[in-house]
Amino acid sequence: MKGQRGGRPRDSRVDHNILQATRELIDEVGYPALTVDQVAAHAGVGKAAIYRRYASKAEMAFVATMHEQPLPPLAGTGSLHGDLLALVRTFHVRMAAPAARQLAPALISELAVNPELNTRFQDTFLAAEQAAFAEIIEQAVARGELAGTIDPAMAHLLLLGSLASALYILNLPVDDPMVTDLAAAATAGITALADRHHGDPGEAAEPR
Amino acid sequence: MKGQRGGRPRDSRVDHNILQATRELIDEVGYPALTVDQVAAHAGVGKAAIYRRYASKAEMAFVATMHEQPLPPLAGTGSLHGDLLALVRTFHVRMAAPAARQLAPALISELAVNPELNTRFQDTFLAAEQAAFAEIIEQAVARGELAGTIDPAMAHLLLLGSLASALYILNLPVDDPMVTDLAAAATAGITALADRHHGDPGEAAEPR
Amino acid sequence: MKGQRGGRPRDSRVDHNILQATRELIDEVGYPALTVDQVAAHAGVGKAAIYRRYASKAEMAFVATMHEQPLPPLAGTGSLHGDLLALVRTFHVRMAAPAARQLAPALISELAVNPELNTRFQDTFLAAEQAAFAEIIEQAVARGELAGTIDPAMAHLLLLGSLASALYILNLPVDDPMVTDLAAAATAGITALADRHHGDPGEAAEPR
Amino acid sequence: MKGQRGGRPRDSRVDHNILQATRELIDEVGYPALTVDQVAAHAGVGKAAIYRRYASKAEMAFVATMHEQPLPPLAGTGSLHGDLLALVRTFHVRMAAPAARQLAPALISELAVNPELNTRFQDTFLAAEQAAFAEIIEQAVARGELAGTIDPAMAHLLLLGSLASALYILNLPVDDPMVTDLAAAATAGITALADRHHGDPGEAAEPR
DNA sequence: GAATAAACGAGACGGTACGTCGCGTCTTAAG
DNA sequence: CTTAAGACGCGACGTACCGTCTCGTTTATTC
Repeated sequence: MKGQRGGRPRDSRVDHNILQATRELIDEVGYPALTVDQVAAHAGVGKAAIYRRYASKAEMAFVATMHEQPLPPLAGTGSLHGDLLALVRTFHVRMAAPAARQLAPALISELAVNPELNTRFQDTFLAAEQAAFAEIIEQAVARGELAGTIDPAMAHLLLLGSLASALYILNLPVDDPMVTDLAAAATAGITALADRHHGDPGEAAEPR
Repeated sequence: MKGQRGGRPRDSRVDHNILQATRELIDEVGYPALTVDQVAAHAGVGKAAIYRRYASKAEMAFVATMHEQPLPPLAGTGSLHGDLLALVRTFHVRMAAPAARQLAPALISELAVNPELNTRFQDTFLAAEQAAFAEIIEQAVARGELAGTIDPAMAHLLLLGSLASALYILNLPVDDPMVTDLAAAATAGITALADRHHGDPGEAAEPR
Repeated sequence: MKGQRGGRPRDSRVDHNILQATRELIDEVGYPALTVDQVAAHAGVGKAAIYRRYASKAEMAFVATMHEQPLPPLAGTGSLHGDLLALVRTFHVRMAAPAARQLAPALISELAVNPELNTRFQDTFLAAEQAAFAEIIEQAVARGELAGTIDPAMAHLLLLGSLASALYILNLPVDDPMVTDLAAAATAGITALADRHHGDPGEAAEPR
Repeated sequence: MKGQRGGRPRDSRVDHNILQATRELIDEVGYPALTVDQVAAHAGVGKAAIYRRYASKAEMAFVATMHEQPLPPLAGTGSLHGDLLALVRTFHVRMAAPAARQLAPALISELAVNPELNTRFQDTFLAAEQAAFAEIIEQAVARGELAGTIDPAMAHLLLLGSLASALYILNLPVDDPMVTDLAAAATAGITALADRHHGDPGEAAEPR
């Protein structure tokens, strides 16, 4: 390994202080007004210590706010719709928090421009979310609720993609009835796709 | 009127050159690397001429790339699913174009921060899109395909929100089969919500 | 010329404020502790306005403190020694001032590294000083005090080079008796060189 | 002794490597562009090993390039002028070397700011130089060439101060004829001052 | 036609954050 | 206690871009 032969090791207090200061300042002033100098000063840390760890302000903020926030355990309500509703409610609380609403749009523009950060986002945050969908779908298949399986990424997209668009692109207020509707629509959509991929040829899904 | 008492009128060649240069430069270097000075130089125009027309770089880029691109006429395929599929295919072509993929993430972060631009975005671009959904839903209700009506904004969100997330947040490649799946899922979701709001208790076709 | 076709002209108040602020801050904190941000803030000016005018902090300080400070008229005492003594006393006052003692060493290290600045220094400041020596020598020759002429640059070096070394390299205190000695020695040296270049072969200047 | 109570003794190869690397790098990139990290890497040494020996980058460079270069034995030509000429020629070779021309200006600015280094410079390097002048003057007095004695520091200043100014402040090329002139002028100046301090009224060696 | 008034190209302006760099110090593990 | 490696706090640097502001000039409309 490279990091261990000689040399002063990274000080974990510095790691912690940087992330803590980042979180506090995002809460106080919002992401766009966040400056690296501010973070350094508030954390009692030099700017070099920050840039030694993160390639940009955006990566720092991403790690501070989104990375390794463990998902809560799944509800296990016994039905696909119940599971999805519980899941989307959990995410809604998280995604609609003021800090997230400020950070997400900026992060989105950064992901488009910063491949390393995008990879990191895909591999950690997103993968954890999709794993939750995979488990819910698996259970529904086992229960016989779904005729076939379905790509968890598609399920994730149908439910949380719509929610993310509403929150971060359209900047709409999202209340609980709306979340409920999203869960219902996603359940129907997932069911339809599971039927379809199972062999049903009806492209146009014509009734009857 | 304000624009009419004396003075030299705006030069329409300037309008055109600004927008043209903006489009070309976004294609070349992407929105984030776009600078107003660059646009001015490339258009053979002073910066003041730009700021006389647009309040910010983001508004300029928005107008140059998204505004007043008239929606094509609806397909009128005779079924809800057919109409939605035609619509999402049209949008997919537009939204997945390189210029759009570069601009959209930056625009998203700007909308979150710039209320005037957000209002403008909602009132023009978004309203036109939702009107298309309203018409499709209306026709489906008239045909008896839908048990009740449904908020066009929700329909828009289910179909295009998912697509936008895939393209602009997750930066995924999106191919036609995926678009087809999205249309199928949205059709099912819209149908379920229409049933639900009409009074029918069968949420996700739950037994009992 | 380039500076006049179109464009907002440089604001002379900005020029003045920058130089004024530079002078004040050098007096307050000394040159080494001077920062460009300080100057910008104190002058009510953006940093870009400074860097548009000067390539570096050192050039700014040079222009602010040394450039175009007109030489006082020559004394015209009627003798070479008297003229040189008057001249060196004038320079001593100027060169031993605290601001000069702080700036000069830093400027010296900058001149060695910055050819543009060196050229500017040679052509303006130094040339004016040497012109004064040229005139004094010319008058001495006219009076018959000197057997031949002598390069003013050499005369300048003999008198002010020694003084500059004492002040800026050796950091010695220099009092008036010492200045007087320098003038006496320079007078003798100039006289000897004038004899020598006039044809006298006595390399070793052996007495009589 | 302090260096003797237990522990690992200093490695003399480290001393040598540091100074050697410093000299090589100054030759390559010049003093201002020299960094301590560079020296450490090039010498295969930690930065701490450098700062345990020298208080600053400037002191390190000073020791590496100027310190303990023993003066060559004096020429003993039998005349004041001959001795001074031999001396200045020796110094000229040394002072005009590329490494010296690069280091000196930076050292000058450091001496002005760093009293410890200045003291060290005065007590070692400068004192040795002035001792040489003292001996030359003493011999000249003994030979009867000088009417009285003269402060060796003043003699040093007249000859080498001028030379240093030419080389390090004015950045002039200095050739042998110019060195010869400096020696002649210094001889005349020293002679005049010796007369003057001896009681002779002839200020500028007024013609007898 | 002369006067008015706004738009024009050019580019300087204040402000602000960025990311880099170097210094001199400190902290490891190894010897 | 010294070593090599390298992280640390600090703080200045020079760059970049934004959106505004002045110039002197051009171009319609209104008297």
